[in-house]
This record gives sequence, C-alpha cells and structure tokens, in this order.
Amino acid sequence: MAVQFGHIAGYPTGSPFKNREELRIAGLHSQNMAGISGNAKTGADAIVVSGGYVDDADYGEIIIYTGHGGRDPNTGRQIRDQELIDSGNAALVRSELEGLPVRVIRGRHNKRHHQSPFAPSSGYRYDGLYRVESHWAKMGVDGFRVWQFRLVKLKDGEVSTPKDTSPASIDQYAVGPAPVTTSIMQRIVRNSMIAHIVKSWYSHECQVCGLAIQVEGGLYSEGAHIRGLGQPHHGPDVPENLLCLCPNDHVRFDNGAIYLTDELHVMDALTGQAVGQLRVHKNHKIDLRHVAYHRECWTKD
DNA sequence: GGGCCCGCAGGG
DNA sequence: CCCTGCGGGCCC
Repeated sequence: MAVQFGHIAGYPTGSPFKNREELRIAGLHSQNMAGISGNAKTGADAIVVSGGYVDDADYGEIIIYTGHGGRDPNTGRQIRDQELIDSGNAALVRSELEGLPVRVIRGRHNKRHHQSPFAPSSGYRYDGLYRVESHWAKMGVDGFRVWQFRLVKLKDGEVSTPKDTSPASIDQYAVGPAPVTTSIMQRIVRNSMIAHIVKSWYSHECQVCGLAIQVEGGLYSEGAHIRGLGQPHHGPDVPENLLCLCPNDHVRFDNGAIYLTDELHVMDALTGQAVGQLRVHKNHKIDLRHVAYHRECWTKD
C-alpha cells in the first residue's frame, strides 16, 4: 500500500469512524494497531491520538505525541528506552524534515489513559492535517527515555491545491508503486510533495557537491527552486524547476554565489569559473528556461 | 472493570 | 519466518 499524504477524498475533517479497521479500509491510516502510519524512507502520513502513552499531551491545535516502542503491551507502562530509529518514530522525523502533512485521527481515550477534552466520545474522528514542528527525547514518567513530537495544526492557507502543477505531472511522480489519482492528491501542502519526489531521486545528495547531511533519524536536503515561487518571479512548483541541494549550496544558489550554464556547469559567480557539473538523475528533466532566468538575475552582462 | 486471546499490517 | 504495535471483542 502506497503512502498517501494529505486529505483523502470523501473523508473531510470531522469524519467519524467506528474502529481502526474502518480507518484502514478508507485509506486514512494503514495500520490496525500501531499509532504511526508510514515508513522511515517515505515519511509518516497519519497518526492515531488516543492517549495510549502516558507522556502525551493534547492541546487541540498543538499535540505532544510520544513515539512508539519500549512499552509493556499488557500494562501500557514503559519498560525500556524508545529508539528513534524504530520505523514509526523515524517516519515522523522524515515528515518533519520534509514538511509533509500528517493526518491526525483522534480516538476515544480508554480508561487506562488520561482523557483529552478533544477526544471523541466514541470511535475515531479525522481531525485534519498537522505538521511535525520538532522532536526531542525526554525521561518519561515511567523512568525510561521517550521520543516526543510536537505537531501543529495546518491552517487552510497552508494547505492548497497545486495549481501550477498539471495532474499528469502529479501522477507521473507519485510516491510509491501504486498510481495516485488526482482526487486523492487534491489538497497537499504547497511545495513539500514536489520537493519530496525530487529529493527521493537523489537520496538527499546535493546536486552541486554530492553531500547528504546526516542527522539523527536520517538524511536531510532542501528543495531549491531555480526560478522563485510567487512575486516577482512566478516560477512554477514543479520538478523541472526544483533542485535537491545541501543547505550551503541552497544559500549560495539563492543568493547568486553560484549559477548554472545551459550545459549545467556550476559556475562560481565571483571568479566566473566553472567549479563542477550539476548531478542530474535520469528522471529529472530540468527546464533550461528557468536556469536561464536564474542566471540572468545574477550575471551583470 | 480487567484479563485473555485473537487479530492484521509492516518491517527485519 | 519472526516480532511488534496508541485493537477489539468476549468472558468473567
């Protein structure tokens, strides 16, 4: 089952579900038991918040969600440290690094756990999209290390239809083996899905220098638009206008320290000398019109 | 209410 | 194959 990010067609925010099986059939959450849906490589697409972990806190628009692992299945208490590399926890880190939207589903809190005022009185309820803002480790109330994630509800303005991208292009670059229909992909966080696809081609290795930043929980890279989005450049949010860069080369590129020739040589603006060749994946068609636009912004003659 | 046991999906 | 995981139903 492919990991699907964003809203799922036919199930608006507030949709009720009887149990986990209904959620799984509807495609909102792939797991029958686990709280985190998704995987470490692609990211987490959904979580269930049902107060299963004692260190959780639900403030409505902000959720402190505890990662999984280290729990005694019978008592629900922590009996050993949690690990960030456990797939569900790493999946949430991946969603944080790439700004992917996470579906939040609240479940009725059973008596074993503390009640959240935001929990439904019965069953489960889809409560919309959140972003993972940060994560950290702390000593849990049971005396073992837990990993925690701060999730913040996305405003409607932060969730939008990618008007600049043709439906065909979305299908072509769909995440996962199954074809993705445009109805499922209708509402996604601007830019993050396109960047996610481009980054996956390069395994987060910078197209300029080849470096992939290693952080706890995985690799990091940035999606750099060749021709900027919005005012005044009006570049499109498509893979043809995006590069996978390390933070240093992203800053260099956005501020004119480096630019590209039509042959995709990397040029040092200070010396005017070529300093390398842009790495390009076979699936990545770079639009030279955007390359020329960027170059003309940063060259005098 | 708690205990028990039977589930499935996903990953190693 | 094994194991784990914010279920769930049934029994008492």
